[in-house]
Amino acid sequence: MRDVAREAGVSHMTVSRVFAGHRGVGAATRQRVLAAAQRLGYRPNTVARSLARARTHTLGIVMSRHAPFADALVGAEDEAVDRGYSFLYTTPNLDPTTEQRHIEVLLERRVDGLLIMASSAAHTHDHLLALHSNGVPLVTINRYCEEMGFWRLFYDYRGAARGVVRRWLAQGRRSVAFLGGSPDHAQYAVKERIEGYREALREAGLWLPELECFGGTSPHDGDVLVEALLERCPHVAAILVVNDSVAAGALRTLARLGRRVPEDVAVVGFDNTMVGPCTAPPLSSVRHASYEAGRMGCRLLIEQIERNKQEAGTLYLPSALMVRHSCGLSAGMDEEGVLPLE
Amino acid sequence: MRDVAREAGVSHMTVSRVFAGHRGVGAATRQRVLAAAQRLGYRPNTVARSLARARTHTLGIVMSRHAPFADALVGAEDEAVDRGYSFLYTTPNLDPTTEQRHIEVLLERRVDGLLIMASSAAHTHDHLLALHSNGVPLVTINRYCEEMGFWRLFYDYRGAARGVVRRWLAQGRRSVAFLGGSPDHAQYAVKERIEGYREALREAGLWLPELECFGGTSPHDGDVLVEALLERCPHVAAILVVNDSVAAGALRTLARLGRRVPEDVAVVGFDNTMVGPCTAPPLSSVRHASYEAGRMGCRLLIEQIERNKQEAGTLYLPSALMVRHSCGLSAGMDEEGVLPLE
DNA sequence: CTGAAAGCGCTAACAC
DNA sequence: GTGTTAGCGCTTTCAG
Repeated sequence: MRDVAREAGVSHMTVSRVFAGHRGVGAATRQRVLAAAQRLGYRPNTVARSLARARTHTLGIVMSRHAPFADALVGAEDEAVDRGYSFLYTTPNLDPTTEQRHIEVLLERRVDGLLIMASSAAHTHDHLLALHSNGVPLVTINRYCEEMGFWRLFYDYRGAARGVVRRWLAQGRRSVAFLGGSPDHAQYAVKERIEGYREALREAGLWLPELECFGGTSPHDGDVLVEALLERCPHVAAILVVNDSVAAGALRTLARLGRRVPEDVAVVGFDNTMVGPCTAPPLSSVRHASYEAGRMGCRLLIEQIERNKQEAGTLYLPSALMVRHSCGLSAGMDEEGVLPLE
Repeated sequence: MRDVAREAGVSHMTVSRVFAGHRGVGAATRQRVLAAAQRLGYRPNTVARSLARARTHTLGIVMSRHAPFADALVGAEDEAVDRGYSFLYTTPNLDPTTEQRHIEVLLERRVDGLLIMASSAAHTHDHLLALHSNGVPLVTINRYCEEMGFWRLFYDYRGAARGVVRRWLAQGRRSVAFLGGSPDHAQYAVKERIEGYREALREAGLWLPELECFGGTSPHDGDVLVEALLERCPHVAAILVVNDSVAAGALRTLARLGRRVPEDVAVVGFDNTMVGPCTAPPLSSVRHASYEAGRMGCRLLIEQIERNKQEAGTLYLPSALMVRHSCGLSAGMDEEGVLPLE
């Protein structure tokens, strides 16, 4: 910087002002500085700036090593870049100790805030509370912890499940089953899907234990479970499945057993993965607002950092149904086959 | 830090040495310092350290927004953490201008080196050469550029395709087709797969133009293409498919047309996505060494930074076949169904 | 609109 | 073993 100053015949302060975007530098001077910088191949040193300003314009992003967050990450980055932030990225394994250590590293690097995208597995949250109490700006996405004073965003798994089931019921499919997962599954995401399913059936007075067919989360589990389900409930009219993999297994077995989808039985999966278009018939699936979640989470975090906002709350981001052939639903969807839920 | 020094009754230098892990501090003093730090909730400031040392221990990681790199990212992080590095993460869109701007940001933040995980789409590479000439340590993964003096890692798409086809030929399947993609597809990955396929057929003298059935990359393309293929070559004995999605489409259409897989015709896809276990029959797929690529890329980068190594080269990381039911291959696989290729 | 002085929190180099 | 001094490259504050 001093070199640039000398080259341009000004003091280093003027150079500083030019690169900090401060107005209050003559246009001519500014040009000379820029030219000199260009000639010297000068690149401002963000590290020094961070030290002087005690603000790094860096966000720490902590993400579980779980695929469904890929889009959220992209959303977060888009927002961060727009606002002039970068981020330090880390994917600890899920045990709390590791997570804490990784966060510690981020704090030593003086990130301005933390965006935590958790898998929904069980966690300890005490250290998050501690961070928040210490004034570290913090936003979580899909972290199933209590309201503790920072923003929490969630995918609305429960509302989505409820929405799909309600639509089937409205269509006259009265026998709606749930396939895969289990109410005591470690992933809260799974529990929420089951809860939403139950709510919709109960409010219609149609809930029956034999309609719930719990088990694993793999395609092969889908094969096995759906066969068991058909034995118990031969007239099942629709099946909400815990995820796309299990749904794919169910579909192939339904085909083998001669059931027509969606005429005899409708099927919907979760997470709108690449499996959807691959099945026969193509599988409808619940798509979460992941990109938006990342983007919004990042935005709330930055606002908190910059305006020192203290307010916080909880946001449920609405999911939608990606309609393909398997669900037998189509009323209300847009040209791209997206059907809003709830 | 000065507070800690005062609290412990030593100079700030001693504190510095303790936290820098320098030996040459009395055990007793060290304890006092650590205790004082604990009491004060002191956390070393990496930003200041970076400024003083002119080394940030931060790597810039530039990744295309393409799924197949998720594992590579995890691998890179594992290596980075083991070596005491963090990383600044950025996913530019693919146009060269954006990429350059994102890299510029990383450089202003004084990353010690750059790990570039590219999608295999066409790129301009001039700016990479410029960076390398300016002494920026640099490693690329799947970036299809010339050898220009830095380490390049690649998934061995070509060798994998060749390997699968050779095995089929050895098994007596003489009519082996390729489905999907196209030799002039923007993604070099696609071209390489086709090249490998051709090499294996040509070396056996069995290459025939009608066996190549190019087109898109979606499941529906698979439906259409495989039907066309069967018309042209009713006796095709095996099909290498450009990716899992197209393969899934092909499988469902083969079933509809009454072909038995793998008895009549064997099928293999690429990328070992979650689609594999979902099809009927389950789809065998080529799995790339993505975790290893990330890990190794990161390692080479750090070595270059720390030992200032100048040597560089090109590494092709061997892929493997994840054997499921569709490929009709099993000789040589391990207990987990992994069959090394080449 | 521009410049001079002081300092962000740490480390390197040398002295004790 | 430990302390002293100077400085990393920038910004903030205040003076002109």
